[in-house]
Amino acid sequence: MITQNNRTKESSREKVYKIIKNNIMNGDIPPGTKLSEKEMSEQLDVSRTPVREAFLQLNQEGLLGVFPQVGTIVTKIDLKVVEEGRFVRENIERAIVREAAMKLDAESLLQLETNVTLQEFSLGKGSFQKLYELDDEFHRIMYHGCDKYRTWEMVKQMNVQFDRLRIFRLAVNHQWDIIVAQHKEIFHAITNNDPDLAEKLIEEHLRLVNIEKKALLNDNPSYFA
Amino acid sequence: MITQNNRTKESSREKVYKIIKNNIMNGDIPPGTKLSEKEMSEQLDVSRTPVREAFLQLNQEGLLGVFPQVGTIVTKIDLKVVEEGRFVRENIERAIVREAAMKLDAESLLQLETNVTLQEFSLGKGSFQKLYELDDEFHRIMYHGCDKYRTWEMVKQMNVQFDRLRIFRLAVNHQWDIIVAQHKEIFHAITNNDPDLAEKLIEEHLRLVNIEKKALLNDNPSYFA
DNA sequence: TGGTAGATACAAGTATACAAGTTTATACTA
DNA sequence: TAGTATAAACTTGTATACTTGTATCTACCA
Repeated sequence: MITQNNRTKESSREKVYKIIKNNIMNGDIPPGTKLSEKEMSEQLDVSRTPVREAFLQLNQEGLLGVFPQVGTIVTKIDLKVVEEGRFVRENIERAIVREAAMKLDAESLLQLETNVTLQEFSLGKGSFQKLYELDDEFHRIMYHGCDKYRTWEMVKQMNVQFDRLRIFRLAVNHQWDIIVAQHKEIFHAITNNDPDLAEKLIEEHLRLVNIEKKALLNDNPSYFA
Repeated sequence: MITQNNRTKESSREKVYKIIKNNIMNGDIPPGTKLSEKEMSEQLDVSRTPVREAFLQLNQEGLLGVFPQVGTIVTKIDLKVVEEGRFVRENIERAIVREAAMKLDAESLLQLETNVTLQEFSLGKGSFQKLYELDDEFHRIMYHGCDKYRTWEMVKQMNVQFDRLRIFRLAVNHQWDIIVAQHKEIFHAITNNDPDLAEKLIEEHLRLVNIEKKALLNDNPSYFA
C-alpha cells in the first residue's frame, strides 16, 4: 500500500542552492559580489552547513569562486568559457538535430509543435521571460527525444556562463521574431526528415544567438573577467 | 615579496575525494559496495565533514548514489550513460582533430610526437598501465592545443563511466598495438594538415575502443545496472 | 509456528563549536 | 603626519553534537 507522498522532500541544501543560483543567473546578485556562508545562512534562516554545501556545488559549476580564509565571490563572466560552451553546443546540437530529423518519435514531434505555437503566441504578447523558457524547452525536447538526457544537462552546464548573458538580453529590445522563425524552420526540417537542412539551420541559429556578446560586454564591462 | 609556497595546500576534502575516486575507478571498491560517511571518516582519520563533502562531489559525478537515512552505494555502470559519453566524445573530438590539423602550434606537435614515441616504447615493454595514461595524454594534448581546456574536462567527466570499464581491460590481453598504430596515423594526419583524414581516423579510433563493451558486460554482469 | 509491535541500531541531514589564516582597523611610535 | 605593530573582526576548513527518518532485530501474542 503506497499512500505516502512520492515527491521526495526537498532538502535545505537544494532549496538554498536553487535560490542562490537563480539570484546569480538573473543578475540580482551581480558578478563580483562578495558572499559569506555565515551571512547567507542568517538571511535564509538555516545553518552554515547546507549553505556551505550549496556554495561548493555552485563553485564546481563555475558560478562562485571560493577562496579559503578569504571569502567567496560571484564569478565574473569569462568570454573564453562562453566560447568553449558555444563550441560544444554547436558540435553536439548539429548531431542531435540530424538524429532528430531521422527518427524523432510522434510524441516529441507533438511537443515541438506545441512549443512553437506557444512561442508565436508569447511573441505576440511580448512575454519575453516566457519566450526565454520556451526557447530552452524547444532545444531540450530535441535532446530528450533522442534519449540524450545527460548530454542536455552537460550542454546546459557548459553554457551556464552564456545563459547569464542571455538574461540581460531579456530587458533589451531583442530579435525574438527572427529566433522564433528559425525555430519554426528547424521544426519543419525535422518533420520533413531533412537532416542536412536541419543541421544547416541549427548552425545559423546558434550563431545568431551568439552575436550580441560584444554589445553586452560594452554595456556591462564590470561583469566580465 | 612572494616567498610563500605557491602550491595551494591540499584540503582534507580533496585528499579524501581523490582517494575514494581512485579506489572506485580502479575497481578496488567495486560497484554496488555500500559506504558510510562515519565508517569512511574513521578509516581515513578525518571527521565526517570532509568525507561528506567528497561524497557529495562523487554523487554529482555519478560515482556514488546517496540515499538519505538509508545509505550510500557505489553506482553500477549504466550502459546508457556510457553510450551518451561516447556520443559526446565522438562529435566533439571530430571537431577537435579538424581544428588541430588546421592550426596546431609547434609546441603541441612536439608533445604529440614525444607521446607517440613513448607509446611505442611502452608497447614494447608491455607497460599497459603506462599506455593507458599515455593514451589519455595523447587526446588531452590535442584539446589543450586547441585551447579547449574545459571541453576536455567535460569530455572526461562524461566518460567517467566508460573509463571505469577501461581499467578492467588493462588486465586482459588488449589490442594496444592497433591503438598505438592509430594514434600514430592520427598524428601524421595532423602534421600533414589533413583535417578530413584526421576526422576519419579519429572516428575509427573511438569506435574501436568502444568495441569490448559487451565482452566486459558478460565478464562482470554484477558491475552493471 | 507465524506475524506484528516495539525497541534499537544506524543512515544521512542539520546545527553548532572550534581551528587556522587573512584582512582591516586602531593605536602607538618615530 | 607617516608608518608600523598589534589586536580585533572577519573568512572558510574541520570536528562534533544533535535531529530525523529507515531498517532490522527481538520479544511477545494469537
